[in-house]
Amino acid sequence: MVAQRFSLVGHLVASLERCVRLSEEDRRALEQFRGAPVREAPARHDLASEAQEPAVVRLLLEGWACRYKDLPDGRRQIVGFLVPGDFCDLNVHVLHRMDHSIGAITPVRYFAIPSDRLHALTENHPRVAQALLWHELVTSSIQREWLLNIGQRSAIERVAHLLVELYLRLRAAGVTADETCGFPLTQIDLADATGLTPVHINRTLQQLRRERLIALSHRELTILDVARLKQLAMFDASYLQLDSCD
Amino acid sequence: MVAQRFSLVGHLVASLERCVRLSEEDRRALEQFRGAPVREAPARHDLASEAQEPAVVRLLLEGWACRYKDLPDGRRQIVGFLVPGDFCDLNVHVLHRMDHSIGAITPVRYFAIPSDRLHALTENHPRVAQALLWHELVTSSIQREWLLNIGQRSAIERVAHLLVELYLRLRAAGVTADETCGFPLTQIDLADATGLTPVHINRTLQQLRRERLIALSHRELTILDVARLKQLAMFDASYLQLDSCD
DNA sequence: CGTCTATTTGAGCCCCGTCAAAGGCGGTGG
DNA sequence: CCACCGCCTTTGACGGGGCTCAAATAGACG
Repeated sequence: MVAQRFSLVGHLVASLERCVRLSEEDRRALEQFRGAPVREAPARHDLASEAQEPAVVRLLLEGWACRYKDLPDGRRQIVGFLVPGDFCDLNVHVLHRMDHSIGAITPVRYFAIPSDRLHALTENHPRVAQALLWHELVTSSIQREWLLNIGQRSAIERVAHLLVELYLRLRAAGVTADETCGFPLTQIDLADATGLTPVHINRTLQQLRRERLIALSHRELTILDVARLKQLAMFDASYLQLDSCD
Repeated sequence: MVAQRFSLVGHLVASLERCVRLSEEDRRALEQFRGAPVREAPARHDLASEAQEPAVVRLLLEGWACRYKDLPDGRRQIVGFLVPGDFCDLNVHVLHRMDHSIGAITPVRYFAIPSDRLHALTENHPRVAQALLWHELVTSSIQREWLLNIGQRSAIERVAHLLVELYLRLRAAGVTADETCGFPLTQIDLADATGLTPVHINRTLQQLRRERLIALSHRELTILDVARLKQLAMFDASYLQLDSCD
């Protein structure tokens, strides 16, 4: 039990250290979050962030979630996916309005860190603040690439690009085996993320299968030819900042 | 001359105070940037940010610019517009790679603040740090709305939404008169920003004119019916965070 | 007044959306 | 173990919103 709690802070440290190396003292300070709870949410439910007791910063431990925005008439756009190791709501202390929702794709487990205490800690631990800012900036960079993706690429390029991005992020999170990874998104999710219709997503996936670029079934994705898929998508990984540590 | 320099720091303070009120001491510390230069760039030129001598944070003083990303084959997506009072490159110190370019739409004048000194200042002035973070988060929020816009809205809704956003931002920047504002974007710019073709932008603008929602000619835009235009675009201004000061 | 760029217009077509129905797959309960 | 149910995936036919190609017109600037 204690061991498990300890490993949760370990998750936190690991996520923060994706960009900066923390000092021993930073790590000791983060130990105060040992007692923070691990929460769960079922698939397809919102991680309601509004009007919730003391605001928390969530660190996703298991499962997939997404950020999304709705239009009054029901149209929905997924504006980002969240995989294990990603933070939600880093902005909750600065921006008062939540401009989007966060929904669980699969059942999720997340570490709920009181955001006031986390932000208080950053006052004396600038490297922690920088790590949190870095995560926010990477999210922003991914959003820009999505704008390019949805605005300019064709359907097949768009889907290919999204699949490569998710595969690389999952690989960085350490949850892939060879070129295969769990892939819980439905074709409806892919449609909402790419601005296409589910029907057209279906035909596009079949085209990618026919060309032996991917295998996707039973919630499992295999990239059969990374190089060709990247080429088709005109994929340039630099926006993911996957190796930018200093 | 000195008076002019002083007013430049005034611009900086004003932009920072769009979200938090700075202390007298914060303002005094910002006085160190009095000597920072005002730079100019001609229309349609990049504000090249890479490989440039000491990195700077730019505060746009006059003119319009845009963030954009290119595809190898020449397709271009504008991922955001910058109007007077906006910062460019706040992330330059955290993310080492620049994942996008910044181009001047009109001739621009900007205040070039040495980013190392600005970031050093934030160590002792958390409210300045928070103000910079706030600007970055608003940019991110706008990007999410653009994803919704491009991914889900029809051509006419998309253009209407963009026009309302720009009008409101310009009004907040204090550069509108009644419902009219200078509007230097070409139809090609609008196309690159919305993911449509210039030809279709043209037809869409004509439709908006025909319905007496806007007047647009000679680089001047008038919103003839804000309420109906917002309704058409399903516009909800909260993502702009225009009145969120604490 | 000439040149260059931006805007406008027209005709044709294609990518992707829409509508509808069938088929597969996992879960649940009898 | 099977039957049923709900959701997801797949397939087909058709239609349309927006793209392409091409050319004419209008403004801006020297």
